[in-house]
Amino acid sequence: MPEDQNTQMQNTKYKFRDRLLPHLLARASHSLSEKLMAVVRARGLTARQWRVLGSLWDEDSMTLTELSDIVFCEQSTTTRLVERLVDLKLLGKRLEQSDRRKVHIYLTVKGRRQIDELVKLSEQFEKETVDLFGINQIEEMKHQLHEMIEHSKK
Amino acid sequence: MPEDQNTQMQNTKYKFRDRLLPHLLARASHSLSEKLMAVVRARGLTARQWRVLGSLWDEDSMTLTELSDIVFCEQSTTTRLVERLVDLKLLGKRLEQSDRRKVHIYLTVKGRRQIDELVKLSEQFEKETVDLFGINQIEEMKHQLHEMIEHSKK
DNA sequence: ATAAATTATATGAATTTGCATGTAATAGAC
DNA sequence: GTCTATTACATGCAAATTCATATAATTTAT
Repeated sequence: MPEDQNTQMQNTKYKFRDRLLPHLLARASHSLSEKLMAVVRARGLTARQWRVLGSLWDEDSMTLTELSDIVFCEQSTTTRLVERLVDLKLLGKRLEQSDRRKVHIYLTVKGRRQIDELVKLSEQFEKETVDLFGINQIEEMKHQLHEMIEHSKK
Repeated sequence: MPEDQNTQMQNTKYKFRDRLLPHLLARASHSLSEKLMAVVRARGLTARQWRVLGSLWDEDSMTLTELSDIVFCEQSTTTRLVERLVDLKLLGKRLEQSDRRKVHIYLTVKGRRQIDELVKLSEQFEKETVDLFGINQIEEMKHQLHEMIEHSKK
């Protein structure tokens, strides 16, 4: 019988913190966004604010609940997060006419101008990653990630 | 000249929020850990507390700074986060003798007992993911993630 | 049509977090 | 050895976040 170090190679290669996918994915996300985040901070925005603003970049509008799902935080947090960005005139609110419970949030012209540079920068960093690992590997990884997300919904 | 929808397939396949790797990785991490997190919460622990405790599972000890790097938060936050867990007797502190600035944090017996079930559960969820996607795909993804992390350090 | 259940958002209060800064221990320059 | 710089951690305080709950609009059941 072979040594433990052989049979358990997969388990002992990395410590707990870097062996489990959730931790590893979070770390990779953090590492890849570090440079951009420095700029985001320098623009006076928090990571979550940027995530909300960026997510609205190519959407007409989103409801608070939809936004909460995207930023991974409590709906009550999103309420106040958005409130702040509306005060700053970066976001606008509009009630849905057919269901007046829903509040639709959208990027204002000012908001769009404000994050234009950040959007371009993030696309640029993305391109660097793609260039480094190759379009095929990245696309395959993205595909797998989407599958993981889809599967977890069940 | 072909239509935009053809030449820009890669760019229009997903919206901004799900096209960029950092967002996508974070979402996948969140999705995969959702079930475990429900249990973590039910045990009265926050995501960060669990991340700290779990990371110490197979380490003798770590310094505050090392822990900060793992939970992706300010060192001052880690100080208080650990402080709380020391109060709960889940963690212990020990000064490094050769350099008395450094505080080494370790899991107490009580702490180890407390998260034993969570560690097993997380390993089980990990196994489910591996079974679903295949060991080869998962190992390749982990390898790529580690490469991304390494490369970002520069 | 009305009452009950559900959905979407808001708010109060306690906790957590981050930023700026402070303090103590060590390392480095001279 | 002394002075300065650096490293590791702690703390004050304002802002952000969460949990529990409230409110309002809509849907469902009867």
